[in-house]
Amino acid sequence: MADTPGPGASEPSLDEQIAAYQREFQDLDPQVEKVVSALSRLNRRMNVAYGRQTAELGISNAEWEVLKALVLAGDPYRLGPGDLAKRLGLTPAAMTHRIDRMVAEGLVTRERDENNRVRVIVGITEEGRSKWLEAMRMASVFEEELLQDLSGEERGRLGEMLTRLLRRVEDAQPDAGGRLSDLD
Amino acid sequence: MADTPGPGASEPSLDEQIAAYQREFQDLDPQVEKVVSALSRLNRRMNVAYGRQTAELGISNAEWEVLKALVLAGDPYRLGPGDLAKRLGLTPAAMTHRIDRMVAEGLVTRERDENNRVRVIVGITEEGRSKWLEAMRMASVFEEELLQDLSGEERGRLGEMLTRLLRRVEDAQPDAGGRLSDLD
DNA sequence: TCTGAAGACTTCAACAGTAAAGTTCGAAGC
DNA sequence: GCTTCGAACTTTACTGTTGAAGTCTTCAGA
Repeated sequence: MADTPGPGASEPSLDEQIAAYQREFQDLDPQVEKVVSALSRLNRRMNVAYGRQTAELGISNAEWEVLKALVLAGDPYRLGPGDLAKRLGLTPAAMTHRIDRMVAEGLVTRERDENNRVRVIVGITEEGRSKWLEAMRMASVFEEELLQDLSGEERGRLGEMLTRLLRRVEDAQPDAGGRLSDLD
Repeated sequence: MADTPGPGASEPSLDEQIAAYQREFQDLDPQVEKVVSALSRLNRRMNVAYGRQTAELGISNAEWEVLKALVLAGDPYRLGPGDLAKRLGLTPAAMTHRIDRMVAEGLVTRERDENNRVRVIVGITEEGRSKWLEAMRMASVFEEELLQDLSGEERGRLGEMLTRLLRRVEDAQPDAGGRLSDLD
C-alpha cells in the first residue's frame, strides 16, 4: 500500500520550505527567505520554551511580559496602564483586562495617582518580583543553551546584524503600535 | 513643574533595555540578551508590517498563513485540517473555525475525502491563490528592503547562524506543538 | 458481523484581545 | 467660576483561540 502523499505529514523542515518557495515563487531570493523564515520559526520555538517555563511558575508569558516591563522601568517600579500598553504593543483595553487578572493573582497592585486622579499606577508586588526573578533565571539558562554553538565573536556579529535590521524596521515604522498575529 | 519621571514614556530603545537588564539582573550576558531581545523585537515589527500588507488585500495574517501552507504543500495543494493545524502550531479546534471563515470568504474549499470519510480535505481556490501571490509579492519587496543593509556575504552568515540556533531548539523540542504568545 | 478502540474532525463553554463608545478628571478659555 | 476640550482609563460587544467533550468513521479482534 501507499504511495499516498501522506495525510500525516508534519511541519516541513526549513530547507524543504525554502525549496518549496523556489518551486512556487521564483522571484524570491533564497538567501533572504532563509533569514526571514529562520527568524520566525526561531521566535515561535522560543516562545514555546518560555511558555513552558513560565507555566511552571503558574503564570503566563503575557503576565511575565508585564512583570518585565515594570522591573525594567527602574526604581519606583511603577507604570500607568497606558504606558504599559505601549511598551507591550497592546490596546489599552487589553491592558485593563490583563491588570485585572494580575491584581486578582497578587502579582501587581493598582491604585489611583493622588496627584492626578485620572491616572492609575500599576506597581509590582513582592510575589510578582519573585516570579519575575525565577523566570529570568530559567530564561537565562535557556538562552545560554540556545546560543551555545556560537562563539563569542559570532554572538557579537549576530547581535550587531540583528540590530541593524531592527533599526531599519523601526525607522520605517516609528509608531510602536500595531496588531499582531503569529506568523510562520 | 515636573521632575516627574514622566507618564508618557514609550517603548525603551534596545540599548536602554539591555542596560536596564544589567542593572536589575547581573547574571545576564549582555551579548546574549542583545541577540534575544533583538530577535523578538524584530519579529514583532515584521508581523506588524506583514499585517498591514495583508490587510490591504482584505485578509489577515492568520489567513495568509493558511494559504502559504497550502501552496507550499505542493502539487495537489490540499491538506487536512489536522495537518494544517500542526504546521501552523494551532489546535484543531482553532483550525476548524479558521477554515469556516475562509470557506465563507471563498479563499479555500472544504470537502470530505471519499476514500476515507473521516478525513476532510482543504483546498485553495483561485481567489485564495491569487491573494497568496499578491501577498508574496508585497512580502518579498518588504523583506528585500529589510535586509538591504546587509551584504550578500553577511546575509549568508546570518542565515547560517540562525539556522544553527533553530537546529538547537528543534532538537530540544522536537514536537512542533505549543501554544504561543508574543514575547518581547 | 458485532463490538470495542482509536483517529479525525467538530462543538461548546470559557478566556484573551480588539474597537468603539463610555466615564471621569484636569486644564484652558471666557 | 462655568464650560468645553482633551487625556487616561474602563466598559461593552464582538472576534479568535483553547481545552474538553462529543460525533462519526474505520479497523482489528472475537
